[in-house]
Amino acid sequence: MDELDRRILDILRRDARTPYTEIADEVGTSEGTVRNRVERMNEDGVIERFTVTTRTGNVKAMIEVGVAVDVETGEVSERMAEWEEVDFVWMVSGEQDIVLVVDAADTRGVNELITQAREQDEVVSTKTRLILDEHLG
Amino acid sequence: MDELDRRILDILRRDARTPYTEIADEVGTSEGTVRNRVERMNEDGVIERFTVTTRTGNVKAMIEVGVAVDVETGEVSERMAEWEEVDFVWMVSGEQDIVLVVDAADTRGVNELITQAREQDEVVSTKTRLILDEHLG
DNA sequence: TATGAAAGACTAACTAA
DNA sequence: TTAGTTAGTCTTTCATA
Repeated sequence: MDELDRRILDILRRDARTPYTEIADEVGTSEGTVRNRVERMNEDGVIERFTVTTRTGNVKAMIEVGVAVDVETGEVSERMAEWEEVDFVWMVSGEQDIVLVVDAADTRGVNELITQAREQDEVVSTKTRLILDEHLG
Repeated sequence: MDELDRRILDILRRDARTPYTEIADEVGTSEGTVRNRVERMNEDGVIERFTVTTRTGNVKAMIEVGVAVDVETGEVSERMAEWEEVDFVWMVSGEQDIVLVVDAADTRGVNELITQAREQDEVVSTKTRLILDEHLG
């Protein structure tokens, strides 16, 4: 992981379909070098996977969830990650313990997820924020 | 968005570099159809972007940023989205106005981002939470 | 790093619903 | 008129030197 790797990664993060030849031009090296480095990062697990991000639903929100003190958050959050319309589940430090990032079809969908969260035995509080707009880094 | 689109998306989510010909075989259609549909989903914004997920940084965090009342959050957040190590910038409802989701090499990296945020003229407060663990939905 | 073969993607003309 | 197919061409990737 040197500066060159990082620059290649930055380009791939913005568009993972950028041809090796174009990346090579941009960072000032050869196509082969770029290819070898991407392959190596892939094998080493630096690159987890090539994927697409989708915007299926239209209402995004963060649902912050507090759980009882005697509860294992890992188990609860794994369960929540399986719910439809949930993009990420994060275990976080701070007032709340778990944050769900959700992408629902409408506000009713968000509301159903909040309800679903509150119905869990382990959950003692929720706090929701709508995501009004998003910029990708 | 029909069943075929969804099946194509599922394959791309798992590996965005799967050739169109291979996707076509798997879903039982022609290469051209797959390509047309991916292009259409791309234009329609169903597919936001082709990207890589990395395991480089190991310290993820949410930096919640409050800005002055007379400030246009869109402009500030667009600027922040360009910063290194910033994955998403969300404009949100609630106490704070902007949330940065960051993926830094270490806690020092997170701290530098917090400092950078606080140095902006428009920023009046920040509040940071470390993301301790993550599950993908 | 340079080159050529192989694989994949793109163009455009065509067909069917 | 729109979605799908296919053949030919161009681009990218990959192995070899």
